[in-house]
Amino acid sequence: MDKKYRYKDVDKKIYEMWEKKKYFKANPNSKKRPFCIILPPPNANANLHLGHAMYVYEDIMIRFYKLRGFESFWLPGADHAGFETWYVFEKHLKKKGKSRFDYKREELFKMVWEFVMQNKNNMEEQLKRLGFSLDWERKKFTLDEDIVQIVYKTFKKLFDDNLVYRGKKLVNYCVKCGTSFSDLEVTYKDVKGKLWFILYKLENSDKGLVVATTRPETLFGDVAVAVHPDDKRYKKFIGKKVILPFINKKIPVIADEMVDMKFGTGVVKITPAHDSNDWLVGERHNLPFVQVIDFNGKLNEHAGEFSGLHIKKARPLIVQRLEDQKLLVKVKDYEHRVGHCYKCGSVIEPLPKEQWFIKIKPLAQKAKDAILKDEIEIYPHRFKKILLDWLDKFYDWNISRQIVWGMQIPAYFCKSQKKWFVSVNKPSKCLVCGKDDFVQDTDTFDTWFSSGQWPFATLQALGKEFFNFFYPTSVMETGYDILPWWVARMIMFGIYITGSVPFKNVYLHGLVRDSKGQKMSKSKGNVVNPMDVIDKYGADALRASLVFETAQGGDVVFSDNKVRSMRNFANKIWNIGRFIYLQHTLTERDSLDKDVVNGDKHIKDLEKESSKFKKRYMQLMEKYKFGQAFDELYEFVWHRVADYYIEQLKESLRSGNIEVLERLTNIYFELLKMLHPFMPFVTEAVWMNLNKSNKSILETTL
RNA sequence: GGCCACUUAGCUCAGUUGGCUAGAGCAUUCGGUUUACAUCCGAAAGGUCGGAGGUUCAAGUCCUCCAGUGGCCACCA
Repeated sequence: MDKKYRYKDVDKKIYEMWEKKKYFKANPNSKKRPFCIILPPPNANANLHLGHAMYVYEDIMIRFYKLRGFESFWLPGADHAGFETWYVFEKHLKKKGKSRFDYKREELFKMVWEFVMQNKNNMEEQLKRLGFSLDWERKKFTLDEDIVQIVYKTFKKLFDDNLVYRGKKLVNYCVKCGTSFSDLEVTYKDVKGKLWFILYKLENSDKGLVVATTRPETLFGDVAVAVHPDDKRYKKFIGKKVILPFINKKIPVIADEMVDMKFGTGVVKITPAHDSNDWLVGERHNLPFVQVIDFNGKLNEHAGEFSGLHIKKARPLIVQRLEDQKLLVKVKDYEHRVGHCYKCGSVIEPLPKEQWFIKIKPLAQKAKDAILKDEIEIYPHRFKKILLDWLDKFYDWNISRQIVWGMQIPAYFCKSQKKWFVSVNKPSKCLVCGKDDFVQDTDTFDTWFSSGQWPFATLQALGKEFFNFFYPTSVMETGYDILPWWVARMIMFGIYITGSVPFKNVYLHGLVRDSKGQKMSKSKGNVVNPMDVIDKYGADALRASLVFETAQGGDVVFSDNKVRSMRNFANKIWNIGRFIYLQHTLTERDSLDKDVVNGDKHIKDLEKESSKFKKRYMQLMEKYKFGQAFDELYEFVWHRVADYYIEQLKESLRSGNIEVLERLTNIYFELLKMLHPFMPFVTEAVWMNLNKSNKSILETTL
């Protein structure tokens, strides 16, 4: 055995050996108890980052339960990541001086497909370098035909059950990205803006009502002004009409309780087409809605002389003209929160658009019931409440996206009857009128609509025996940041389609931060490429550094220093093995009386302490306290076993006490098994060196 | 504004249903060693357990209040 562990020479060979011997290949007909994790499918549009390396927690569980005699199954996959990928792809197009408008839909789709396949292969190789014991023969991609079929079936069922509907509502629209989003994709930011006080004159009068607004450019879409019914200042104006500046349109003064008498002037302009609160007021008062901003962010024909102007340019002009006409009464600095596109950062426009919406409430209720009945355990426990809060806050979910990349929605419009129908397979004739005068919706699904079905979709796609044996899966392990996007939706869809929760446990890991506790981001320049770390210190060191000194679900403090000390630990493990190995090869021994050096006593103490420690380790592992289990393992292996016991036993070993050596070897094997989930390569390497049977550590049990 | 979590040694964390002088690793300082060891080993130092009050024979641990940190959500023209 070498003096040190040469990971660069052996890790790859070890992984290939594991794969060749099919240790990661799950058997759905096994007599063992199942243990299944579905890998959160990484986006197939970029290389892995440290966040992906956090899936090491899944590998720890998969390997641990495998050693415990379970039939472990870790299913790999990749996500087409609809809009995320689309965004990256459009940037690439832009670099080449092209845009999406230069291609036909089919061409675009094909181009993205090729782009994604390349990245997907790359990503899979990287997951292997991390040592992840994924069952590659069972990998799935969200755009695999069988997966798409299952997702389409879900949509059809939702449609038939009246849980999805086509509706024209205000949607979150990003005019730059050219698509609508769900409520979750909008991030609110504090914006320093202005509050403009504008005079709306009464009919045949120079006097009028002053409205306060942050968005003067929407005034063309005003259909009323509202005051509070109890507001004494304005009671007499209710029912009268005021005149919109520029276009001289008469709109009524109405009374509505949503108006806050204390805010601004107590008079609100009502623009149902561009504000969600106003939309509600419009519905209550049966007002028309007038869209004045189009999907390119420009004012349309309702804006009179300003039509065709982008709203950003129009606003100052409009304010100026109001001032000219002495209709601008006052301007006040005002800080408020404005929704922005989570991806490009543009201001999100609420625009009226016909889209597909899922009625969330009935689905969310069942998810809540399941969680309250503890059908799903969540680690750390504090996220249980957060998840329940989320389920309460979900409103109808807009799943239509105006992009090409993704699953085209299997909804068709009958032109003659003006009616929508849904069909899983492309229909040859209209299911409404029987003719062929129909078109498919050009929109695609929100990515989360398909990934929300991932646990049952993958297992169903693999076949009945997989679904029956492994569903519900054992653990869903993912970052806490996608709790509402993904976890909540998987629970809802899982219950809706299969009647059962999709997983029995949820383990949420934290964020990887740098040594100063800062989030890693490109702009801060503190991003670490996991592959570089592996090159430098080995995969085991990287893996261990993401677990060591980390509380359950806590953020990981990542530093070069920590990886280095984990590399040293790997070497320590190796060298204990080397020491034992050398003792076994020792041919000449002194003939010291073993009783003189207390070998028997020390080895007995060590055995006692080891079995006590193993119990402790098991408890921690079963309670999902992986960081702590590893911390204590580190301390025990290094500072108790190596520093203390082996030092005590040295004389006895040198004297030729074979029994002590055998007993020490057995204890070391136990330690290797406990270490293996965390540091699979070095433990396997040393195991193969020491174990004469030449069998993998994966063939043993813990 | 609402909700949640956290606050124990310089750093990262343990501390089980309240019970003997509060623990570990890393970092620090000192000493030793060339050993199985990309060095390693030993020792030391380091905490009024965020603050205040309460329950109790006994509180880092339970309760109340306060402060600070972090997170999530909402939001009003």
